Amino acid sequence: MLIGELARQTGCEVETIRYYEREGLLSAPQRSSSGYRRYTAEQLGELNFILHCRSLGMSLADIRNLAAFKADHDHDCEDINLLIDQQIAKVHQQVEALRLLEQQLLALRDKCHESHAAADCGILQTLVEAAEGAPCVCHTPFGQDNHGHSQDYDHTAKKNGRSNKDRP
Amino acid sequence: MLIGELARQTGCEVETIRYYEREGLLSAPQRSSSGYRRYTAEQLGELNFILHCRSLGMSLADIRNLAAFKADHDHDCEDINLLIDQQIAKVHQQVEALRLLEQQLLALRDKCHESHAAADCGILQTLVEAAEGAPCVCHTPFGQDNHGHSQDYDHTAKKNGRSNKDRP
DNA sequence: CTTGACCCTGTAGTGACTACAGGGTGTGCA
DNA sequence: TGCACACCCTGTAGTCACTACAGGGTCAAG
Repeated sequence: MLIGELARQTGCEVETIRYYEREGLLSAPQRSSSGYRRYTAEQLGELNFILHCRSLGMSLADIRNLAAFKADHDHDCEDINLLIDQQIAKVHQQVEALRLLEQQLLALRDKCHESHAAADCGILQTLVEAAEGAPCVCHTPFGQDNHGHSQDYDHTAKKNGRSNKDRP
Repeated sequence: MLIGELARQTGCEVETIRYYEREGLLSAPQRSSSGYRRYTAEQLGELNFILHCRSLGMSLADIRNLAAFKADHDHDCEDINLLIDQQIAKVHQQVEALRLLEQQLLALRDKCHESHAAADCGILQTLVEAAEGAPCVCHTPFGQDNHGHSQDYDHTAKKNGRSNKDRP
């Protein structure tokens, strides 16, 4: 089948499918004489595997590793277990951080019940006073020793800059 | 104070401070004759405001809006409340999605208790069979009608491609 | 004068996509 | 046969919030 049909069957964007191929995640299909990609049922399964793992929040690198483990029948599955364990731990940490964040936001939200001018808004006042060093409801009630700016919300994927990849 | 001192006092990276200035989030400071940035205490407060909001998971765009509301004393705080409400709803959704994901991963993890060769690994078998259309423990026990690939894990910030920004 | 810490601008990269430019292919209809 | 439209292709660039680096300048202490 053509890439559009594969996209329809899997719910995955055409451009994402090409991206996965470029990233070496999905095997390159045969081409027609006009250069169109022609996918087999096996490759449909391949993509479904990838999408399934994506739906479980795994990174592309992890999925690549899993696929390698799958291809190597003699590989001990200890590594697979470890990979899933690490993913579970990561997600668990995210759940905890987000639940804390939710509580913090609700506490902040509670500072303003009615419509005011911005100058009188409890939310804004809290944020401004916190910026000036005052304690705030979004952070104080949880017994933290510091304001915890850098620990409160662990952004999902802290982006690093350049690697040495393809370095001249 | 110089940018390095500001970074030390706030726990924010020098490069991130410059980035916030470039993005128009933080006001540009005065410069010394050598071109070094010189920050005031007021700008320290400005940055703390930004960091505080970041710690609450707000996007830079939202923080920009909040700062604009703050500067406009006559602005009704209804928009501020709405912004915080939207943030609460977003975080809540993320919590729910991640909790579901955690359960899914635990169910999958439960398919393999001992060390096997990869060919016999319950986790891998589950993933492979799911890719072939079979029901799986990570998705089935929650009564979902479909495999839910595109809804299971809502990635934090789905990146869109090009906007028309700076379009010639 | 040298050294090391710090400063600057501009550019490029991270991860997982997503959009677009510019061009080619295939099919159905007038 | 020509046209219109849907689809295909490659290559490039952008999203978001950073993060890293190249190449060069400044400052202070030894």
